[in-house]
This record gives sequence, C-alpha cells and structure tokens, in this order.
Amino acid sequence: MVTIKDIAATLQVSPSTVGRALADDRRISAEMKRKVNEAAAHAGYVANRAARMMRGVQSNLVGLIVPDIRNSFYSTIAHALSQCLLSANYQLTLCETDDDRMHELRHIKELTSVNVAGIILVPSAKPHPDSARILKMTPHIQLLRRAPLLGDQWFGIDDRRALYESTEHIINAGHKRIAYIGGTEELPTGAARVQGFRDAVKSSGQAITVHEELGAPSSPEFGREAVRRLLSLKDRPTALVIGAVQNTSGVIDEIQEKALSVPREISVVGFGDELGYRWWGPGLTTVQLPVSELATACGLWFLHHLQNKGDLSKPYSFISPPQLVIRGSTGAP
Amino acid sequence: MVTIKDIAATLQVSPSTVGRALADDRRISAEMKRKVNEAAAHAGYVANRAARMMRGVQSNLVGLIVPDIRNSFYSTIAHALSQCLLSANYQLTLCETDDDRMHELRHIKELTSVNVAGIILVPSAKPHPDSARILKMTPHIQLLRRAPLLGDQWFGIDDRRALYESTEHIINAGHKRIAYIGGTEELPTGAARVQGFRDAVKSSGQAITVHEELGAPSSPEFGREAVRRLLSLKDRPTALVIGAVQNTSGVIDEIQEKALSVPREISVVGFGDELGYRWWGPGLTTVQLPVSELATACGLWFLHHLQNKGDLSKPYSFISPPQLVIRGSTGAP
DNA sequence: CTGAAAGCGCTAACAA
DNA sequence: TTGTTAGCGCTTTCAG
Repeated sequence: MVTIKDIAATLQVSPSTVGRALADDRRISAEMKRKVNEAAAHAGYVANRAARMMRGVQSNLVGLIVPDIRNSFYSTIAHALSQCLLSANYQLTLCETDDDRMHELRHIKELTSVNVAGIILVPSAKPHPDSARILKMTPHIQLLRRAPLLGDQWFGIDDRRALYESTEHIINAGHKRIAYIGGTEELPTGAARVQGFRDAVKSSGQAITVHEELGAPSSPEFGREAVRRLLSLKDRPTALVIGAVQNTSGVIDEIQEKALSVPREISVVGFGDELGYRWWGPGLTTVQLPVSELATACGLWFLHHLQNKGDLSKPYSFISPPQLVIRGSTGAP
Repeated sequence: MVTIKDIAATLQVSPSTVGRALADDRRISAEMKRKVNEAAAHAGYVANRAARMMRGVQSNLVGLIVPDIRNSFYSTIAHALSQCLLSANYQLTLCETDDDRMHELRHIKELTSVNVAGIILVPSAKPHPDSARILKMTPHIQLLRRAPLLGDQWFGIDDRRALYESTEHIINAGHKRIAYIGGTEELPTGAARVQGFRDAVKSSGQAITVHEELGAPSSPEFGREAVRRLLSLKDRPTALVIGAVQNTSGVIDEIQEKALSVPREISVVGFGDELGYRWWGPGLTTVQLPVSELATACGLWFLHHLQNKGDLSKPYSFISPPQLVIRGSTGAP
C-alpha cells in the first residue's frame, strides 16, 4: 500500500507537506501541489480512509436499505441516489432486507459500526425496536414506506391518491363490479392504498360491488391466485385495480394465460411502471410513481442536512404525486 | 466514545489486557475476561472499526462495480451477490460507472481506500490504466465482461455460443435474409457475440444475406434506429437477431409501433430475459443468460479465496452457458 | 498470565 | 511556504 510517507520520500519532502498538498491546503505552493499530485497519481496512491476516519473525519458512505434490489422501484432508487451522492462525493452502500426485520437490524448495526454518514431506508413492515434505538444516533431518513417507530423523516408517495385515481378512472369508465388486489393493511403503504380504493368507491356515490384481495407479502403468485379466485366468482368483477408492483406481473400473466380479452371481458389498472407493461396485451393502464424524482429529492435533502449538520430529527414529509398512464387495458365493461 | 483505555482504567489493568480479553485471547484468565466483558457491556463499549482497520484487519465490505443498476442484468447480480455475501458475513457496496472509465477509476480508488476486502466488477469498455494498477493490489474479479488489462480472473457467459444458438435457430427456421443488431466489436463481449452470429451463418453452409448493425453504446434508441434502417432496405431482412439487452427493448418497441406482424413479416430473437419479454406480441424468443447463477458462483468462489487467502492472481475463467427460450416471435419466413 | 511500548496512516498544532 | 511532532484507538510484538 502506497502511503503519504512513500510519496514524501520519493519527493524528498515531509509527509505533512504531501498531506497538505493533497488536501489542497492554501499554504502550499502551486508548484509543489503539481509535483505531489503527479507523484501520487504515478504511484497509485489512495488515501487510507480508516486512518482518516480515526482522525475524526466522517466517512462518505451512505447506507441504502431496501427490500429487494431486483424490484425496479428499488433499483431505480438506488440508481438515482447513487448519482446524486456521487456528485457530492458520497458513496452508496447497498443492503437488502428481504423484508425481514432481523436482516434489517443486522444491516443497521453493520452500517453504523463502519461509521456511515447516514442511512436511507425503505423500512420493513415491523422494524425491530433495537433498529429504532440505533437509528436514533445516526442521521437517517425513510423512503417510500414509513415506520413511525423509526422517526418522522420521510420521503414518500401519495399512495392513497394513487389508488384513488386508478379506481376513479375505472368507475368513470362505467364499471360496477370492481376488485382490488394489493398488500395488507399492516404496512402503512398498503393501508393507504386500499383506503384510496375505498374512498374512490364511496365518493363515486354509485352502487358498486367490491372485492378486496389483500395478501402479504405481495408477490406475483398472490396476484395470480387472486385473479383465479375472482374469476371463479358467480358475479365476476369486470375490472381489476392493483395496488402493489409485485402483484401486477402475476395478475397480468394469469389474465394472459386465461386468454381473457382485455378490456372487453376485463379491465385492468396496474401499479408502478415496469418496462414491459406497455407490451402487454393492448398496453397496461397503470399508475406511474415518480420514484426516480423522489429518490433524487430525498438524496439532495439528505446530503444538504448531512453537510450542514442540519437537524434530521425534526419531522418532515415530502409527498410526491402519482400519475395515471392510460393505455389500452381499460375501457367500458 | 468509550475506548479500551477507559475500561482498562476503571478495571485498573492495562489496555492490552482489555484488548486481549475482548478478543478472547487464550492467554487471558477466564475471570479477567468475565470482568472485562462485564465492564465493557456496562460502559456501552463499541470497538472502533476505523482503528481496527488501520491495524490491517480487513473490512467485511466487498465492492460491486456495475454500469447501471437499473439494468436487470446487474440488479440480478447485485441481489445474488448480496445474498451470497450476507451468509458469509460480508456486506456489499454498490458503485455505478455509467460505462465511464473515469467514474470507474474513481470508484476503485474509493473502494480501496476504505480497505474493501475485494472488488467484483463489470469493467467498462476501456478501463483506465490507473484502475489496473490499483486493482493489482486488491483482490478482484471480473464479471460478465472481461478487460484483459484488469487481470485474468473472470466469470462470464459464453457470448459467442449465445448468438450462435439464436442465429442457428433462425437459420433452421428457413430464413435467408438475416440482420444482426448489437454492440460494437470494441467490447470483448460485443465481439464475441457478432462472432457467434457470423460463425452460425458460415457453418450453415447456406447462401444467406446478412446485415450487421453495430452501435455503441448499446441503447434502446440505437435498436429503434437500426430497425428503421433495416426496414427501409430494398430486400429487407426477414429475421432480426439481437445481441444486446439494451437494444432489445428499442427493437421490439419499434416493431410494435410499425405494427409488423410477428413472426409472419419478421422474426425476432431477443437478448437477455427481461420481465415483459413474454408479454410482447406472441412472446419474444430470446437467449436467457444464467446471470443469477453466475453471480452466485462468482460470489462463492470469491469468498472462498478471500477467506483462505487463496491466490486471486492465477488466471481463471468460469463460463456459463446460455439457453435459448423459444416463444412465438420466431417462425418460417 | 499480564504489562509496556511500538506503531498502523493520517491530520493538525506548533515550530521554523 | 514547509518541517516536526504528537497523537487518534487498536493490535501486536517483546518483556516481564
């Protein structure tokens, strides 16, 4: 490993001069800086972060904790954050919880013990109390989901409105038998989404037959099964409103397999906007969530507070609005 | 912050005794260990990772460098590796290069400076020489792509064979005018794929008219444009063979937009297997790459060598075979 | 069994 | 403008 001393030796100057030159200290001559930087580059010098951290300098690592990076929601978030942090010379560390609170706790411990500058997390359904305790001592912020236990700093999506809009769209198309497929009410997001669905139904003032298929954890399989159950009903619904990304692919796979004509036999509104929703049948009508923008906003705000030692314990919520993308999968019953 | 010295002072013993007791050194009496552990727990002592790392103890961080996490290839890899590392108590750090060698270099520097245990990377097209120099001093391994400059440790896919098989499939269906759309030959993977295409054409022994559309960097846009160019040809090809994930979505979007009948007017073989390929038209025939398995194999092998201080400089290649998934988008011309 | 002491690489106070 | 020096908290010889 090349140290500051090594390059001091080759240049016949003191280690501190080199250190200062590399830190672009104003007391060092331009000439010396040039020489030092050149020598450093040539020798492949990389600063030892451990030594630096021991001197009290904070690390430039920011932890990101998500359920599963393969979910496009989270990979989009990871990308946006990584971009955002990079430009401020921070670095992203990725952790997956698989929605398991013990994994979550473990990651949180791990991250704090390497002195991360902060943690951005999509919390699991019921975080461990210890997670909360540890997080109290580390700058952190919640993304998408919000666990009250973990604090009041949150960047999220208007889940209620998302489902309100997709449901309203379906009702306006004239459907009277509508089913909702989504996550359980245990997760705040799940609850908000069903609520949006219910509110839309109620405020339509019409007589609408409603089915709710709530399952946890959300998965393509649950989506498929829900569709099977719904189709076997006597008065099968003429429209499906989906309230979870993971369910969506299962639902549309099942509909495709059963070769139902969309939207003639059944209308569908998806959730999220995966690549490929537009290829499905006549194109899947869906609620797009501005995840990338949300993540960027969150990253910027977080960085701002890290750098200015701002107070990250004050409650703060940022809610961004969803957008309904109308394609071919919805129509009159 | 509670240090080893503090608890040594309260116990009236030397710091080294405390250190040893905490490290469960066999030379320390059980009694002393008990006392020390109790005092440590009571004082809320947490070992300082930075100081420990400075003493040469490796961190349990493994860096993963990929072009773009939103690409399902890489998110799949990140997930598989993260799972794999977790079970060995390692932790993944994610970096995106955006296929920019300077970003790549920067990440490599950053990672080595936090003393990562090792680096797993999908190298950019032409890595910076400095990257190579720095990597020489850190355990590392290349994934999917291979830059000879960065060493001979590689886990990859048989790119030549992938394209050989998809091309062969098309030829066997009876096509005589075939186009290839893929990345340039600059990237080893790009070169291997065109080669597979050419080899298949040659070894068929038939008179086949061939078009090649090679573009870098691969993108949906390039795919779209390539399709436009090809369709405007006098003797337009009856089949398209694609050799890059990023191109695939562009190509199939364009075909859908032009409302060509697939496979009657044109047959298509895609690359990779994104969620949604199966929803497109009659289902996209495609070459599936076992990325998840590859990443796991790579992770296991890497961990093994990290833990056993095995030699990671010896050349090693692991090549996993692709698999053709035949769906509805290919048929006789 | 335990203690003293020497650093790891870096930063920063103090000198020159 | 540069050099000297003293640690940060820990591990690790080398001595008791």
